Amino acid sequence: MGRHSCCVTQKLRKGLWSPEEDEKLFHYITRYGVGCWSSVPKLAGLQRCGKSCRLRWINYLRPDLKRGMFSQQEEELIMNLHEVLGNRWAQIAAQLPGRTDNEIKNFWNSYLKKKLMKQGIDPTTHKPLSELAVKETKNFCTDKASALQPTITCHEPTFLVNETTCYNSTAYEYDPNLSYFELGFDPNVYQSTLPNQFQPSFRQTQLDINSNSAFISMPNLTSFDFSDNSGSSNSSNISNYNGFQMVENAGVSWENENKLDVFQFQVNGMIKSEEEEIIIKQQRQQSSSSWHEEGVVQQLLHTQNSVDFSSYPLTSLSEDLTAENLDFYHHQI
DNA sequence: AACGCGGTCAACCGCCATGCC
DNA sequence: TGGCATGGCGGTTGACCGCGT
Repeated sequence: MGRHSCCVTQKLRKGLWSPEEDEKLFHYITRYGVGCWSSVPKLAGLQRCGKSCRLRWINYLRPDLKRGMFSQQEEELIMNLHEVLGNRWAQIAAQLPGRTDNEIKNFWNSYLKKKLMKQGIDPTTHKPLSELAVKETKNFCTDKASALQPTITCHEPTFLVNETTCYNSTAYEYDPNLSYFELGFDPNVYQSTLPNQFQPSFRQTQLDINSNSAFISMPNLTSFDFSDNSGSSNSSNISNYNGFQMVENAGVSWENENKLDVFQFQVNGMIKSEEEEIIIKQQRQQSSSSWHEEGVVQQLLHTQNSVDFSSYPLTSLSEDLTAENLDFYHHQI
């Protein structure tokens, strides 16, 4: 097997993706889904090969990516899985929702591998290294390198999703006229640390892909349909508090790549049945310590500010997150 | 301030597997 | 059944960045 024909084709762009290209790809995939990757660039108006588009979507654009630092649990899981599976990154990634094989591979090579070597463990066999090897390893791994927890930069898609139509059935729709650049966002550091004048306006919505949650400023809508045409997914509503809405733990499973399935969907104040509520409360009590870490509630983007719920008492989040409380939190910022 | 070095990560390369004709 | 197109995967590369000198 030689190269793919798409790679041989002349005049195709290579290298880093521009925000405009991201917009085009995101727009196309969310609207039409993934059929044949080789036809995607042509239909989406991109001067890229299909393979490049696929990679860009999988590793960067798809909305269910977790991003950010790996948690201790994830780190341990990767270690354990690697011991069993070796460098089968795709299989390892399958056990870590929201993480890509590329991301895990990079994390392994840049951090975990060195950490194991420093501990005198052969990263390939996960067996103790010989004394000589340990000595060599210690010489190889400087204190600086091995003690380093990798700093992971969150590169976010450099465009915004139009809230009125995103998550619309099989696809999102987005407004290509809105971009972080136009809004004053540095796409590399766009998080809520930006000055107020550079925060998005009220009507703009951010897909919070740092977590499995989406917080959506949307004063006019009262419900949200997450279902796709396959009929296999759930449909849910969004709660509405004082002019903004939030979806909690709304994640998107892309197992079939072009299907938009919502998993573990919960909505504050709109839990459908008492039974569900009990189950959810039990789950929260069991995992309250990792609640935030799992990305369930990380960020609320509203008006011109964001709320970090990491300081909010998590176990009582469901009960206490009333409109009044949210109002209170907004007044705090 | 300029330079070099090392680390990180997005993207590419090349191979393999699979499905279709 | 063989050839081709395509998707998937792991290894590798190179641009970029931060830090130290």
